[in-house]
Amino acid sequence: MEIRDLKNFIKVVDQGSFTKAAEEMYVTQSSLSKSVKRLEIHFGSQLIVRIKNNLHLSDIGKIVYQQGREIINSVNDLNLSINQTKNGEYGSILLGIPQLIGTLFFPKIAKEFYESHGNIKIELIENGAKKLERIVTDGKVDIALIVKTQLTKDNYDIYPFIEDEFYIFLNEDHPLANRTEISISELKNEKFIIFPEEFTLHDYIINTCKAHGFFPNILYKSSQWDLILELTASHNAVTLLPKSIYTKNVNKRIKLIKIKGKPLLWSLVFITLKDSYKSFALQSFIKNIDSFKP
Amino acid sequence: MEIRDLKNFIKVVDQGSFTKAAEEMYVTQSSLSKSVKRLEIHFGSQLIVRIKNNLHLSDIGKIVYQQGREIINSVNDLNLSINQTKNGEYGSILLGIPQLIGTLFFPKIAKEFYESHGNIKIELIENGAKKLERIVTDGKVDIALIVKTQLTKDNYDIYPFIEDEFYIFLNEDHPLANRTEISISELKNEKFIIFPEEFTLHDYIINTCKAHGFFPNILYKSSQWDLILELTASHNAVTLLPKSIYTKNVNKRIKLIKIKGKPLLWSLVFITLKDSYKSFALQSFIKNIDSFKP
DNA sequence: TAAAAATACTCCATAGGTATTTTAT
DNA sequence: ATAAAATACCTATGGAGTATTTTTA
Repeated sequence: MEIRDLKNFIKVVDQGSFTKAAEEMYVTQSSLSKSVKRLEIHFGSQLIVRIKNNLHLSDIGKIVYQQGREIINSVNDLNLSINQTKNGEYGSILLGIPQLIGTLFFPKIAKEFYESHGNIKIELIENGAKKLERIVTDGKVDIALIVKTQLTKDNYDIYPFIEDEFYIFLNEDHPLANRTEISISELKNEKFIIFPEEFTLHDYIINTCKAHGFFPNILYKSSQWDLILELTASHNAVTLLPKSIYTKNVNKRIKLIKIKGKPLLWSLVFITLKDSYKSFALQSFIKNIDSFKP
Repeated sequence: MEIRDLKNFIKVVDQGSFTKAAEEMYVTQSSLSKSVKRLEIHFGSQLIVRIKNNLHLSDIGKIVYQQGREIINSVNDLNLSINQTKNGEYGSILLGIPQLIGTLFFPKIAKEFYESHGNIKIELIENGAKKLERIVTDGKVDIALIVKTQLTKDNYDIYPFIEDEFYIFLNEDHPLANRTEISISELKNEKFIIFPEEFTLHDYIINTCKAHGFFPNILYKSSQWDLILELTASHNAVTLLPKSIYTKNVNKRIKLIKIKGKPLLWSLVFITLKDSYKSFALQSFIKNIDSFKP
């Protein structure tokens, strides 16, 4: 059975006339006539009974009309739901974010997106960069925020988010605190506070130091960037962190100083699986990435 | 949108496989593939997402699947309702019956039909023969029980019900009570109890008498056949009534005597408008007319 | 390599349009 | 005579099948 035939039949009944219904449905009267006849054959019974010059419904016709209206309503509801979803009025997104980044940027992302798309639910999945990359590949997460250089494969659609730069963070009492620029190699004898091994930033800092000819002297490891800063301040140590963390920092004794030479870039990007289906909620999210920037 | 496509899509999702679904739907896998694609084009969005080797639903796909199931259920309900109606399990009939006949035969008709078709409602419309014929013609009543000779037109389908004969009813004390046959002309000087003018039987009896050369001496008129019989008994009068009324009579003093010569036939038939649509309930009724006979 | 899904291609059914006929007032 | 519905006829779309290719495990 073709839904269009049902709609046509109902319109004919409502109008009490094939000709009038034909106008409203933008088809010819002939087409409507056949549409109804098709339904009559389909249901194996006359639906419309012509007595005198007006149309009546047969017993079967009454049933088809009444229950047919219900069906058409359901079909309309379906189309409505689809349009709402397409317009970004409803939906949900599985967003993967590393712990560090989550605390830094997710509040803003959530707030901005909620204000424009209040009925799209964002489910947060916090995980390390490697696992995030894997679950994006598996389609278990729709989109993930990740440091671009940490990507191991290239089958992703990449949406740039934040282009940041590592700075040297240290206490205002630190001997190097008045410098405008410090080169990495000058940190050779400093005490470092860094993230634990499971964080990609851990390896990143160590490798950076190695590239400058020394292995950093690590005093403490912490998975909380604010604790890292506190430790840095209280122990007159140093740490390397993205510049944007400074805006969140509440410790007034901390200063940040530019790295001399080639800057260490920290490029945060959203990734989705390349060529994968993107839900309309996800499309809305992607369109709004710019507004999530700090 | 074609309902079949929706059914196919749902089957594919339920089976998690085009090939398996194709077997269950008795179509080729190719056909199912195109069926789903058709829906995807119709709704303007991918419905099924292939990640790894199993099928997932897209956001739109989920909506179409869930609400589509509802639609299919409604369609199935519709088909069920139609089949129940076709099987005579549900329905209603507008039955026209003259007052006199109603009291005589309707109880049996209603009882018999109820026993075999308990969910078909019979709505009774009591009226005179002329009006009954008219509302059958107008389609305001599905079927009517009527005396065949009273029909004025011939555009009816006629279903014979009872072939009865007029007898002379009189008191056992009446001088003619011991006769086996009485000719109409012998009633010339008798007192008659008959139906009032608005009943076709009124004219019928008068015309019969006229045809035998006299105008009947009418003592009383009553619209109740049992009252007619009581009056006939208590006033030593006579009346002409269909023989079958005798079986309903409780007055033991009443006798009925055959009419000499050509019998006066009383042929009750059901009529429907010729070539009109007959509801399935009506068809069931017509099929069962034989069982309604006394 | 094997199984599943998608696609190319063909055929035929049929939906819808135009024009005409039938029907009813 | 007029208006509405049904039908005859035509065309073109497109649905289903077969066979083949593509994809993925």
